[in-house]
Amino acid sequence: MASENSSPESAEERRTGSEQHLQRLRKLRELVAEGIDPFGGRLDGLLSTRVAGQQFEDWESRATDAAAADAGSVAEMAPVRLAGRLTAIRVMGKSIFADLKDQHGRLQVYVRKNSVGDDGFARFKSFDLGDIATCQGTLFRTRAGEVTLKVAAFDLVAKSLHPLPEKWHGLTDVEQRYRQRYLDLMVNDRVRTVFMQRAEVIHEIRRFLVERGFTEVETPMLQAIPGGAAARPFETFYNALNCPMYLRIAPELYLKRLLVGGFEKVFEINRNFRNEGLDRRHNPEFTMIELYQAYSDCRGMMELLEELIVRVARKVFGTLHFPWGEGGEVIDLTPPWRRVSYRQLIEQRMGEDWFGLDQRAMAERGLAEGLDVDHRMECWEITHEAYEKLIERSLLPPTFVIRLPAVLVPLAKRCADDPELVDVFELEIGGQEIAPGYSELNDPLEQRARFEEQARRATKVEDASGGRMDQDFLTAMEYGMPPAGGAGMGIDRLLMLLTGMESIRDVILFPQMRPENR
RNA sequence: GGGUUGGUAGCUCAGUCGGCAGAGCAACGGCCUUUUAAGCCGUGGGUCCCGGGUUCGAGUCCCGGCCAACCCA
Repeated sequence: MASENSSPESAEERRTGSEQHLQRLRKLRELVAEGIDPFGGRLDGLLSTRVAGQQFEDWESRATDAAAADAGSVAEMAPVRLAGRLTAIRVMGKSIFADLKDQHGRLQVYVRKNSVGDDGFARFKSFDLGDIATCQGTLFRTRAGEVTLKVAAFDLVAKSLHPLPEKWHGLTDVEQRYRQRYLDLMVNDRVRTVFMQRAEVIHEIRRFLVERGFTEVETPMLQAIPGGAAARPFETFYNALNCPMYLRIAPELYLKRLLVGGFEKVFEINRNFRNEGLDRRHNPEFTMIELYQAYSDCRGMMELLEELIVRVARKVFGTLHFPWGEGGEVIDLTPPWRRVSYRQLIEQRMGEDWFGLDQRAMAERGLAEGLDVDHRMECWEITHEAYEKLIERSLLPPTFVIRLPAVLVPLAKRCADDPELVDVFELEIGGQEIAPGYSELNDPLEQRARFEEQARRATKVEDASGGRMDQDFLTAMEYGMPPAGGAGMGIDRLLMLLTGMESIRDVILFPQMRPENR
């Protein structure tokens, strides 16, 4: 880059029409000309604004205690050094107040002309909003009562070449917030909090499972046969092997191979990819946890998940009550959670005689309820449509819906007392499916039959994922897989619930956007 | 995929019936040594999302397109 310095301004200046960008570029050149590095290096001995504020308050209370006890004066508080972005600058003649913001908070700094000298004062005055600076000095409390750093020395650490979004309204343009998330994070504190909570939630999930003897593993995201769910995969091509590959839609079939291999409690937290639409609830790549426990079952998974979510909510959010929706409703996660069968929910909503109806009568009742059903749909399809459109959304408090029809869930054990049903659950919270769980099928012969059945249906409805059977997975099962409980949970959905965000894009740092064609 | 709404200064937004492109913040210059959405005086800043059309004249009306949000499928 240095070799291109013959006329750096003209190249840069042609790239933009913004007056303020040009002004800042000019300032940058002036700094360089004065021998100041506008993009400095490592800083040692930094305190965060939060810790600095706490230390001052501790010191202050010791000082007042000492004064009250007339025990002499407390030694002056040692100078501290901070670094962060300047988010507000208030020049008042021969003194300047500025806000310095770092990851954990904000602290006001106070620069006086007769503490930093004429040159220093002019240098600070030339700072722009958005510049990153380091300040050193002692803390005091202003007349207005705000803990403030009285600056003795300071430095520019990184020059910012663009003006910051407006200080009062922040950045509200949704599109720009997602496309330039760094700006969103810079100016919208709530956004930063949500993503810090996201990190804590994932951390707590890991801790919880590791404490219970689970092993975290990583399985392929690049798969030759995408399995473990019904969804359209993203396709790609692996040149070295000269064959098509797919981004995984689920890790399930690999995690089960690990059960065969002798891992007894495994989990994986990572991305799945589904080549489907994009809306408030769906991002094509999303974070999922899947966990499997040998010799457990669906009920074991319910207990585990309930404990897990309650623990995460308490640890990260300090409550089990979460506001939900516009209507002022609150979701209460206090255990134990309701368990109710699919059949029972349907009968409550659609009529006690529902499962006695023939296909035609079901379709008619469905139409009367405003469902989009027709006379070609099979009974189970109409029933499930009713479940999804009429029932699921009303399940606000945590609810384990159990004993689902086998047609809906091809990879689970059947209920001992009813071969039409499978021993699984779907955990619904806030009207959304948060986590399914299973008594995993471990009979390789039945597994093969179900795959074949699924493949037949898939070719009918043009579902790419069901089209090919994973023979190696079946071979693995033929070596013997212990009976097991398994569950999966959409981390993004869980976070929407816990943070009150109504769009999945507000819990994913860089949600998928259509590229802008420039 | 369909419908609705939106895209104007760096940001947040006005812009009436088609008649010189506006405000607040931010920026620039001046005053101001405990301010905090600091204040006061002054100044500059526009591909009105893109492309066509109608018109003497288009940010505004019409057609097509791009991007986004919301609703529906």
